[in-house]
Amino acid sequence: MRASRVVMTGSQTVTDVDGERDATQLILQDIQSGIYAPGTWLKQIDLETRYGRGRNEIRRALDRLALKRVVEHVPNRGYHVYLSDGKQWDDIAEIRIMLETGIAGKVIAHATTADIAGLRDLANRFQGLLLSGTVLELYEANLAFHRAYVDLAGNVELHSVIAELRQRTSSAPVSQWHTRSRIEVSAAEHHEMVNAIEGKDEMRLRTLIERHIRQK
Amino acid sequence: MRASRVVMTGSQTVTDVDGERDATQLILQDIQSGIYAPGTWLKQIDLETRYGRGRNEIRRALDRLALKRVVEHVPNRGYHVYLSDGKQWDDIAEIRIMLETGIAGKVIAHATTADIAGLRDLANRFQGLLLSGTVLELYEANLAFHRAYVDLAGNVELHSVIAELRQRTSSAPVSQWHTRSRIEVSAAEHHEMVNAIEGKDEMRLRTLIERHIRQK
DNA sequence: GTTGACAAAATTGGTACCAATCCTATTTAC
DNA sequence: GTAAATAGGATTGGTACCAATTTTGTCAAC
Repeated sequence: MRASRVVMTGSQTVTDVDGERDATQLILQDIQSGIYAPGTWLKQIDLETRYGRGRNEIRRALDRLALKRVVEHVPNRGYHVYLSDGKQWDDIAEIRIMLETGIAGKVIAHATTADIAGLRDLANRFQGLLLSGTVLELYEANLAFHRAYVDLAGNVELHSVIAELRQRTSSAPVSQWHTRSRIEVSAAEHHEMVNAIEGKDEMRLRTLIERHIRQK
Repeated sequence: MRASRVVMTGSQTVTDVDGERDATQLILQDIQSGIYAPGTWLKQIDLETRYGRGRNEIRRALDRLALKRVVEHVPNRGYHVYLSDGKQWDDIAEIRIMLETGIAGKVIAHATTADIAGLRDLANRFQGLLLSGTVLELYEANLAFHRAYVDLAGNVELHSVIAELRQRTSSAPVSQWHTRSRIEVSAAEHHEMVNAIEGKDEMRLRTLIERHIRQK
């Protein structure tokens, strides 16, 4: 019998006290790590043995990922990793720009000195991983920075919306930063964003965010 | 044996040729119709008999709705309709404003005369249902208008994002328009929005959308 | 009269099994 | 030699069953 269980509904993480993670998260992580390339068929038996879970949990996980558009479901054929085209990436980037620039004013108004210090820490952490960290660690650090930024708007729903959008581009971690120089630019942009918040320069912050997400 | 089956993955509608709808949609519709009030426990056996579906499909539907935050899942207790508080409604409205005002420029740039005529038709349809239609019909007509507007931005991802946001406020159809005068104002605002698009007045369109969504 | 404990019923959630469907390899006909 | 047909194997997806947990109803004690 389990002592207790922490279950957060919605699109958030589902974990329990043993440190075991939900099969959905495990499969998602493996897809985002590039272990399952886009187009690969995800056979239920393989997943069953790989993650040591029952058939039922695997089925539920695949159904959830299909809902999140991470995998695609073909009746009587199975589930395969979604092949994201260029337009999808652009569309999602555009939505993220609308949302993250949209809250710029609120963030600047609400941000305390402690909040700004927290953001700077996360920006430094990303920069620190630039040399030693793996791609996945960098991805997580970048995610943490953006999450902290979005949190400053005080909109709890926005959090899950953006998290979901990020998950739709499954191969994001692999394709996003293929060159070291691009990662260095990202790290620098993080610091510039913090500076803009500190200086209460909303227009500059908006410009920075748009360039940062669009990455060009 | 079935002749053919139309399956659209993701958060969109799942229907087949017989007109039978997915259990997820049926339950969602009943929640939005107010048949299942917020806080009500959704017992699997009841749903099983009501919709004439197997236990498995009901479980999958409830899991999906829990992921969409329409219902909440409590382990070993079951699923109950989510109680949306005031802040959640405000947060979602804010996100919708950011997105629907964010695409205003693109919509004005891309809209042809045919597109504008289509929008006006939908605005008229909403107005026509004002006297004779049920609350659910009005809800659907309003949805159709906003969907058509969003489509003009040419962002296919945005479509599903907004659809998902709308579903999160489960009791929306009931609580949104309790007074007839409010519905009349909404109908008038639809026409004003079309006029703003036709006149290529972006700032006016943005102001209208914000007021229309916030409803105050 | 109220509170607590205990038993019974109901509900959830997981596991196992089996049918329907699809892919693959071998065989056969041309 | 090539292409179609067929048999075999593998995979998905639904159904039924059963154990674990919770709630409800009853009874006794204070």
